[in-house]
Amino acid sequence: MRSPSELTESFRANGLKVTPQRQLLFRLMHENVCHPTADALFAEASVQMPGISLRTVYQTLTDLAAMGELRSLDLGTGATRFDPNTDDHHHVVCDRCGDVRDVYVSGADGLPVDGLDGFEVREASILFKGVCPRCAAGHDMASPTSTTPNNPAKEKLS
Amino acid sequence: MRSPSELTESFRANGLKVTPQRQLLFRLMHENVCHPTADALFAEASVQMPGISLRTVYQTLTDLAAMGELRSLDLGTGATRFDPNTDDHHHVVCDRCGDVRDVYVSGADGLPVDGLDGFEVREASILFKGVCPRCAAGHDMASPTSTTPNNPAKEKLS
DNA sequence: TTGTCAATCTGCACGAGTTGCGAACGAGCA
DNA sequence: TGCTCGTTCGCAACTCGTGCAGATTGACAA
Repeated sequence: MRSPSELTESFRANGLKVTPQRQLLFRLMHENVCHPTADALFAEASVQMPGISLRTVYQTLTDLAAMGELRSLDLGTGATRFDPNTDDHHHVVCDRCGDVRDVYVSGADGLPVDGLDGFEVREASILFKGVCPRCAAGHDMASPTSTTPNNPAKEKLS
Repeated sequence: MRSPSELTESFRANGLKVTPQRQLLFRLMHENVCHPTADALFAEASVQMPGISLRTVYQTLTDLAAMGELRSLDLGTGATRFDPNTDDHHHVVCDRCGDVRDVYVSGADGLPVDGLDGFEVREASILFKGVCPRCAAGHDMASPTSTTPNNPAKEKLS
């Protein structure tokens, strides 16, 4: 997503008002790299602006997503997550702590897909699930030498 | 998933009781090919067994998923869907009607994935989103000749 | 600077989906 | 048949997200 000042300009240009609540959320999302939920962002925002409403956080995130400034993600972790990274990328989520990271899969274009018969595909997303290094080190000590079975740069897909 | 009689044996072998409710759900899921939600299955079940509880449907589906007899899917359509097909496959979902179909992607193994650094991947799923042929024909008449822009067998991934 | 007005914020209520709990029921076994 | 413990059922509660209405306030013109 673009910088807070660029977003401010963009909002004004679109006839939207720039409120302190929105500016705070612009900043928080712009600095953010961990795919927060609306609730997590609300908690962060509340520290800097006590009294801000969760409703406002939802509203602003929805607006930003509609403008294409961020992506809303349903990764099956319960709540929708918001990603300021609008590049063409995919995600890996930790089954234990819910941590989410961006991953980049190259060469996926043009793979043969069977069963689409007639479906007009507009979007394809790849979701990896597994255990993050921190959780693997902290809890899964059964196989400490095999937490990364494959070359990270050549991880097996599916 | 396996046949109702095989599931019955399997449940008994695992010390689980085989109730009429479970047998009904075994049958309904075994016949099913359309990834029903718990609520949809509850509706089907209620026809054949009025009085069955939604709670029981959830419980049985959860049990079957835990036993690996079916997969629970969060496709971002609101409710969890249950898939009796436990083959290695992926899904395409219609943005408009929510219809879900199985698709098979070959050659995805071994694609280079960047950014996993240390993540122990246990599962990778590909989700295609788009418009099904029926919705494309019924509502999206703007481009009637382009409902299938690419060769279905060579659909672009991402 | 002041006034106006519509957009925005807030708090609350509500709906969908799902799960926890406890009492009643019933499958399986001796 | 009778016992036992897993299962079912109904309800309450919970989470996530959205609709609504009144209060507030940003943006702009006078």
